[in-house]
Amino acid sequence: MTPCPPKTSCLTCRLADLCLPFGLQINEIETLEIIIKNKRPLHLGDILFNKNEQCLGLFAVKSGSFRRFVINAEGVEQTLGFYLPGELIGLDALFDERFNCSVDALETSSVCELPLTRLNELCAKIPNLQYQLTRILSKEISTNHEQIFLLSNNSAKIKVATFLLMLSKRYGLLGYSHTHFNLSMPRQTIASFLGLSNETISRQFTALCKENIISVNQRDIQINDLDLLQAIIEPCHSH
Amino acid sequence: MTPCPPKTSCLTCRLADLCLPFGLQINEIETLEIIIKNKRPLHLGDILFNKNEQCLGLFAVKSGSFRRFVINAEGVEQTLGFYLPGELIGLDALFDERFNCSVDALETSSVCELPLTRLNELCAKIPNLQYQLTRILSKEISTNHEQIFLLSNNSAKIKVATFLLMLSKRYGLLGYSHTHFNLSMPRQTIASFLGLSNETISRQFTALCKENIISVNQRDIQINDLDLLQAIIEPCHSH
DNA sequence: CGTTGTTTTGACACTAGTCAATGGGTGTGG
DNA sequence: CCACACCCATTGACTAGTGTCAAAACAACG
Repeated sequence: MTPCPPKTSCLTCRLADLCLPFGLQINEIETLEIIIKNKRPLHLGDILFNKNEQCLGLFAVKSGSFRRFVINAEGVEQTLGFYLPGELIGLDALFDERFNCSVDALETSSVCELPLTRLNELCAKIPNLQYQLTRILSKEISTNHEQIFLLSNNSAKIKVATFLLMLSKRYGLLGYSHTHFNLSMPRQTIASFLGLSNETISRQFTALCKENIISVNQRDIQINDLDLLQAIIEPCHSH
Repeated sequence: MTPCPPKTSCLTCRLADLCLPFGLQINEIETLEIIIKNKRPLHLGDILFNKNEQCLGLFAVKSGSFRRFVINAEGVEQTLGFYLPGELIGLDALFDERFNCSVDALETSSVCELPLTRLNELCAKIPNLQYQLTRILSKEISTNHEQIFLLSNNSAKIKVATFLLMLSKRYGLLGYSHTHFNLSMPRQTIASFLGLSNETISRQFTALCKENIISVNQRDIQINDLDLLQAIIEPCHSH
């Protein structure tokens, strides 16, 4: 069995500026990290929580990646979003303290758990923490609006290009290469996320390769021409 | 010119329980309503704010209805959501105090404005208010997730049925009939919202009429069989 | 080295989009 | 009060883009 990981420290965590501690004083961060519960690492397919479970806390992604999904009446999984390191999971459950979606791990991953009651106590004491939580909630709404825009009215080509650019940007913010990364999910999951079939994802990847815009080797993605990729989504860009 | 409307009172507003005052003590509501600025009523097509404008405050819908949208590089409007009475507009702008979408009125409508600086001051003083704002933010994320689910993977028929059921539910919560209501937007706007063409909306309405599930007369919608409408979306329902 | 799951490719079907014409409702001006 | 114009909604004919199904290629794993 995996031993319980060592106690997390937000002070030394390189994700701190993307996560809840952003904007906090050192002594405030020290108070915050007291309430963080470490969880054993999860592996591919492990469920972090299921839809309709009671929400006892939020989760911050420490490493790896997660997938938000629901299962419909016919047993088909519908992927609704992805979580990368530094992002908070469970924000939609603060309303009634019940999870509205299921979340599982796309690879070996770890999270910090923030128990809700203690987080609420702390927010009352540390205005900066409350402020940062509000900002993160608002940012999540803004990100959702972008996703709604993407799904609303676009061709498969634009959806796939936007998906790649979204990952490029998010990996870039994490300090990784924004032109070379590994997909942590199968085609089927990308397809479900974009409202397409996995065959369409495959065909779009092939088409982008033939135009020399990207190179694909299984889950390994190399973006050869970021500008051309950007140009694909240009006509749908809002102002 | 329309005279400035009389000072709003949250204490007598029948929407208070759907809106920010929910869960507050009477004296807290009295403090809240001091900061509310009334705005002149807006009419069909009037812009509440434009994308990229600085966000100086949130808006609560008092009457009528609004539409969230963006305009793409080709000048085409993309509708992203609707706001009915009791709902808060601008929640996605708390992050960087800049609006990410434009909002206009679908009919003669009015809003209460909540200036951001004064709202923040008040949240710091009234924990219940902060708590309610957090709940509303979380609820908005949850609603967004439902919309993402709807757009992801569904047929025109399911989308249209879901749209009607969504309106039915929201009007019901407002105390109006949930089987008989007027659409405040043209087919084109519904189409854009659902990621369909206006012709498809028309055809789906016609099909539902032929099955006697609804009756449509211009913007007047009568739901004759709520169960059958619900049955249409059943196979895509998540659990 | 065989088994299994994933990805790719091809053939075909079907849903929804586009374009165009028609119909109906509303408002304005003669 | 009627005629006209305009906008919105509906309907039909056709098309294009994706989905579906099936088979083959490929990679990962035990």
